[in-house]
Amino acid sequence: MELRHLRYFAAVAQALSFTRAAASLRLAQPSLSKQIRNLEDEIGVRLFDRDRNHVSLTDAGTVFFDEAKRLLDGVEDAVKLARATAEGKTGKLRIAAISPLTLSFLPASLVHFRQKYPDVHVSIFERIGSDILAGLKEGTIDLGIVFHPGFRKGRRPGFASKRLLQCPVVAIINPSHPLAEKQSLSLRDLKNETFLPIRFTGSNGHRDWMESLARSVGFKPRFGQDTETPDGLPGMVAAGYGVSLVAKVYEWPASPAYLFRTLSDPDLKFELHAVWIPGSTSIPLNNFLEILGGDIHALQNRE
Amino acid sequence: MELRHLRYFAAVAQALSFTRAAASLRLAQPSLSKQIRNLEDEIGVRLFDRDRNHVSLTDAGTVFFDEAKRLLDGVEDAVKLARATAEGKTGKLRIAAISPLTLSFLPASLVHFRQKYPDVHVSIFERIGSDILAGLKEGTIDLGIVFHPGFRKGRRPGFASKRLLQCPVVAIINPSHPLAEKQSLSLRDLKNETFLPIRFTGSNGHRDWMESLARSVGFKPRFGQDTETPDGLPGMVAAGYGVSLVAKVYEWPASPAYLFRTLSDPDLKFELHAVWIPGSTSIPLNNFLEILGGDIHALQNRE
DNA sequence: TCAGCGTAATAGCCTATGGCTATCAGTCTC
DNA sequence: GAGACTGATAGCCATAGGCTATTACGCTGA
Repeated sequence: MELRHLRYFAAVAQALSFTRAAASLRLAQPSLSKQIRNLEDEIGVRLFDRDRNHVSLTDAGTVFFDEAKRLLDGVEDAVKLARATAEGKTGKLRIAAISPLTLSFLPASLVHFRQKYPDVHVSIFERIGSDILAGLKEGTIDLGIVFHPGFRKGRRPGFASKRLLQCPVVAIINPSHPLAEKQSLSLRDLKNETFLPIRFTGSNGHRDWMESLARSVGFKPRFGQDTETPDGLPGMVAAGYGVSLVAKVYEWPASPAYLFRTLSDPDLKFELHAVWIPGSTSIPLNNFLEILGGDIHALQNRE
Repeated sequence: MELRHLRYFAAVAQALSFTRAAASLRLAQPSLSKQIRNLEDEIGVRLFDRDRNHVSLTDAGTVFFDEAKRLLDGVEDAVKLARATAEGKTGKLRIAAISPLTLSFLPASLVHFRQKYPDVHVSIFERIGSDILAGLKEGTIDLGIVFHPGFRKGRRPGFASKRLLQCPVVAIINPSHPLAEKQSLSLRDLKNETFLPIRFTGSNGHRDWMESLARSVGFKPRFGQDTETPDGLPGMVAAGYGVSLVAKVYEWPASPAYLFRTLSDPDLKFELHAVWIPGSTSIPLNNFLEILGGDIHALQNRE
């Protein structure tokens, strides 16, 4: 059996006439009769009652007509779906970020993407850095957002990346703290301080980031109370619980209750990178990267 | 596009190899390659990534594979359904009875039918006699159960019928009623009595039947209170509300509280007929009639 | 490193079959 | 009863689906 049989059958069942159905199919009537007969022979069921001058569906023909219509529609839908998927108009895009906070740099691109590809299902996960790279490799993630890709220096093969953002790191300190007097502040100067992490939606991203920064200049930081929301952080500092580090782009409005000091360490930068597998066949990913490329200039201006 | 394309595509997607898929399809590999290429050209979408030595599905191919499997299964199901319908193993049988009570003669046949054709959906309606005949004509009913088909004498054309049952009519009367003394009771003797109809599930069938019996011997009966269930009737008679008529097969167990008297009118019979359109193409109907034919002897023995 | 196997693609032939025209055999209508 | 419908039948033709032979390229292993 072929779709042709279903198409022809449906046309006859619709028109209840071989002649008219043949005309609508742009087919000669005998060809149609033959195909219908072949179909009936193959499934072993009479689908039409044809008394010399009139055609009607048998019971079996009636149920088969319903099925045939559904199947023919299904074929059309399948083709449409495949085409939409090929154009990236449908499908899925799985983004994993090292911290929900870093997503604050993506909304513009996500909005652009959603406007252009409204039927692509975008899901966002939070993972630690190594899990993101592993997820990319095993194909469970399409795009990762990480602080400093491990391959920055060694250019780890098998990944592609694009720097979304680079900006200085600033410390938030209490104005009454002795360090507030210092003109130039380096990270090592904070070596004996208590660091306050943001624990946004349960993520340890901020804490891990501060720890890796501290380790890069040779000390292991002591951590204090965490805050649930980013906006709680200045208050904690003002209350004297400790200091904290954030990217300069996160700076809160100035206030007498806390101070921002850009750290003087020359190599200390907050960086945000998009990572993916180069040559990935995911069309939504490639479409997203294209949009991201256009948006990056705007992001860079926030440095 | 033809089903062939879907079948071939599914085979390749399954095997992820043109060679093996071709083997499983008992087809030469180049033929398969050509068909897949035709399919891709027609829908305008690359379904496979083939680097020289390995085959994998594209995103579009993956979604199309899902659809293709569903469609191919659907085709099989459609054929099975059509075959089952043609054999009467599925489909529907719509029975309309003049009163729910009359169905008490059908259960045996219905049970036999259900055992043999468990997937046929049997629906039972209640209609007045003329509506049953009209329903049969317009094809909304497959089989009718009526008291005395209007065509009994004239042999109304366009209908076929079979007598399911013929039995005497009995009156239920109160033992203290003067008529209880009479040796032989005819329907006309009850001309001035109050008749108690059963109004089972809201049906007027019993009342209509008594009225037509009375009219056939020349009087218009007066009706009294109705009872909701058949079993309420003897109690009503015992309480002196009136008399009633039932088929002899309905006789309740004997009791000092009420009397059964077979009416002496020679032509007065309770009859139950099955009616249908001869030559109907409904396979379930024909199967049911066949079963009914076998069961009728058992029914006749109840006269 | 290169031979050998295994992959899919290409080229070109052949025939099975889907489609055609011409015709027939009935029905219904006027 | 003539004519205009209907669908079925017969038989021809050409498209295209299938075949074999071959090519082009990777991977594997001695």
